[in-house]
Amino acid sequence: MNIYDIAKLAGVSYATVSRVINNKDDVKQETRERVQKILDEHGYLPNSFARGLSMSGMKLIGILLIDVRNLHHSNTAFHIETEFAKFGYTSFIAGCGLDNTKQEEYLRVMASRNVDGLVLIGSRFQNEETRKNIKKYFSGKPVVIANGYLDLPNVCGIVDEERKAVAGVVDLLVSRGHRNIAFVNDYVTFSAQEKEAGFMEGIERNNILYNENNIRHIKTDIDVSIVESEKLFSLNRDITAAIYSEDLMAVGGVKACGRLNLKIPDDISIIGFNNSIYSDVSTPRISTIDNKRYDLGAKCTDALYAMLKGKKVEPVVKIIPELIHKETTNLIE
Amino acid sequence: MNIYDIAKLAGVSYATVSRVINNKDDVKQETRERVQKILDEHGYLPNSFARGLSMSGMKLIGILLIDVRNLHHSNTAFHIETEFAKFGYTSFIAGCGLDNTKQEEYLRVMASRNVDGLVLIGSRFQNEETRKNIKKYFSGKPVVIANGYLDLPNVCGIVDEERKAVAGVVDLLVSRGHRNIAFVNDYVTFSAQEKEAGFMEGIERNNILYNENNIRHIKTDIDVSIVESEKLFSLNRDITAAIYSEDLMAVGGVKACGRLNLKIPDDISIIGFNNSIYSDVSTPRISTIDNKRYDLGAKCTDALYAMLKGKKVEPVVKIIPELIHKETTNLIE
DNA sequence: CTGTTAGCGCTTTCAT
DNA sequence: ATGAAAGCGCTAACAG
Repeated sequence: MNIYDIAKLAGVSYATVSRVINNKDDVKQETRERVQKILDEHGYLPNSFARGLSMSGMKLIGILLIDVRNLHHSNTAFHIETEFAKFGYTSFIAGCGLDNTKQEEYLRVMASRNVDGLVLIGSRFQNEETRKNIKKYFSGKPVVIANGYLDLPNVCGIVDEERKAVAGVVDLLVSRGHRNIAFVNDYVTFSAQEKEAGFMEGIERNNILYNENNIRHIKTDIDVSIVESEKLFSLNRDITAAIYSEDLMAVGGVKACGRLNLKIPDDISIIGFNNSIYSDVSTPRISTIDNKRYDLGAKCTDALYAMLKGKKVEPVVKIIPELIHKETTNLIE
Repeated sequence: MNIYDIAKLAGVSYATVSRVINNKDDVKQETRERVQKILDEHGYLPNSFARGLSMSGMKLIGILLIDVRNLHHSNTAFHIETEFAKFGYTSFIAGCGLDNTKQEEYLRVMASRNVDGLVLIGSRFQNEETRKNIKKYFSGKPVVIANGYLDLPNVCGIVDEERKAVAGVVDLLVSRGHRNIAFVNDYVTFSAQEKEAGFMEGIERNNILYNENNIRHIKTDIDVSIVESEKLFSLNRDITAAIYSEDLMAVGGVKACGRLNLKIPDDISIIGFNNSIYSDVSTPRISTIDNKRYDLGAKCTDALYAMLKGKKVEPVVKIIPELIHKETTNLIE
C-alpha cells in the first residue's frame, strides 16, 4: 500500500494524499476526511526510506554506546531515547563494543542513516581515532559525548568531574582520621585513569603515606575483586578505607571483609562508585560516589536538542559527583 | 557527495560508481581502482534512504523491548544485535515502555522503517492488542517474541517454562522437608502469572497447607520487598522457605531476614529468579532459578535468522529453567 | 566492460 | 483546492 494505491481508491491524485498525510492545510475538509478514512482502513504506513530521501531532516538521532552490558550506559541511552521521543524524534541505538574498528563502522552506519544528531556514550570515545571519524563523517552535525570530550566545533562533552570527586573523598577520609587508604581500579578506561589521578591528588595534598600496595588494578568482576581485596587487606593490615572505581568491585571488597572477619565500617570503610543498584543490593549497602547518571542523560538531551535547534552550547558541561553515605562508612560528622 | 559527484570526478557514469561501491565484478580493475580512490579521498557515504528505496531487503532488524531498565531485557536485545551484526544486519533497538498506546506507535515505526524481521522482548507482548498490530503491520514478515507467544503464522515464540520450573522447585523443597512455603510475586506481567500458577500447582500436588498469607504481591523494588518480607515472616512464623519472582525482590528477603535475625539457610531458605548479577551481589549469594537469558537471546537469533532465510521453524521454542544452588538454600542431597 | 534508462515512494514546487 | 511533474540518491535491467 503506497500513496498511489490510496490515491486511486480515493479518486484523488497522490499529491493530495501526501498532503493529507502531512497535515498540510490546503485540502478541503471533505476530501481530507475521505482520504483519511481510506488511509486508516488500509493501515497505510509511509515508507521512511522514501520519506528520508525527499526530506532533509528525518528527525532521527543516533545513540552509540561502547559497552552494552554496562547498566549505566544503557540506562543513559534509553533515557535519551525517551526524552527525544517526546520531541518527535526516533532514536537509533547501537552498541559498538570495545573494538576500535567496529567503532568506525558504526559511526559510518550512523552517518549513512543520516541521523540529525549523535550521542556517544562512554569515556572511551575520548580518543584521537574517534575525533578523526567524527570530523570525517559528522562535521557540521551536532554530536554529544556522555562522559567524555573532544575538541571539535560541533562536539559538546558532558563530563563528570570524577577526578575532583575522588580527591575530595580522600580529603574527607583523612579529615576523619584515616591514614592508610586503598584504591582499586579498572584502569583501562579514560574514566578510570581520571579517578586514579584524583586518588593520587588526594594522597599527595594530604601528605599521606602510600606505596604500590595501596593501589590495585583489576577487572570489573565480583570474584576477581574478592580475591584481590583479600590480598590487599591481608598484605596491608593498616588499611582502614578502600575506594573502588565501580560499585561492582566494591561488592567484592565487602565480601572479602566478610571472609577476613573485618567489621564494616568499624575496622574498614568501603566506598564504591556510581551509586548503582548494586550498592543497594549489597548487604551492607555500600556508600558510593554518585556520578548522577540520571543527570547525565538529561544533560545530553538538553545539549543535543539545543544544538539541533541551532543554538550555541557550552562545549563542556560539568557534572559534580557526590558521596552518598550508606552503610559502609561512618564519615558523617 | 553522492555518486553523481563521484562519477563526474572519476570521469565515468554513475552506474559504474554504483558497481564499484557494491563490488560487482563487471568493472575493469583499473577503473575500479580509480573510482575507489576518489571514493576514499572524499569519504563517500552511501545514503541508506536511497539504498533502502531501491533495494528490497535492507538487512535491518527491529528489536523492541518493554522495560529498558530491565537488565535482562536489554542484555537480550544487545546480544541479538551483536549476533545479527555478524550476518551483516543492523538492528534498530527501541524501548516502548509499559504504555500500550506507545506499543502500537513503535510497532508502526518499526514497520515503516521496513525492517526485515522483528524481535519483541518481554512477556507483556503476549496480548491481543499486540497480536492485532502484528497482523496489521507485520503480516508475512518474521516476528520472534522473547518470553511470549502469539498464535500467528509468522510468529515464533521463545518461552521459558517458568510455571513448570516453579512447581518443580516446590517439589524439591517439599522433598527436603519444607511444609510452609511462601511466594512473593510481581503479579503484573504474564510471566509473573505463570510463575504463580506454577507455585499453586506445586502446592496442590504436594498437598501442602497454605493460606493467603503465603503469597504476596509487591512491586519489584528492594525496599518494598524488605518491608513486605518482614511482615510475611513475622506474620507467618512457620515459613521455612520463600520463593521470589525476581532476584531483586529476593534481595529484600535476605535483608529482611537480617533484620529479623533469621539465619539463612538454617531458619529459612530464600530462592530468587533470573540468576541475575543481583543474586551474586547479595551477601549471602542468592540461590536462584536460572531462566537462561543467554539462551533466550541465542534462540531468538536462531529462530529469526532461520525465518529470514525462509525456513520453517517450530512456532514455540521452549527453554527449561533450572535451579542454581548458591548460599541461601541447603537443598542438595 | 560501461553507459542509458527506468523506477523505488515520497515531498514539493508550479500550474490550473 | 487539486493535479502534474520534477527530483531526492541509489540499484538494476537493458543496450551497446
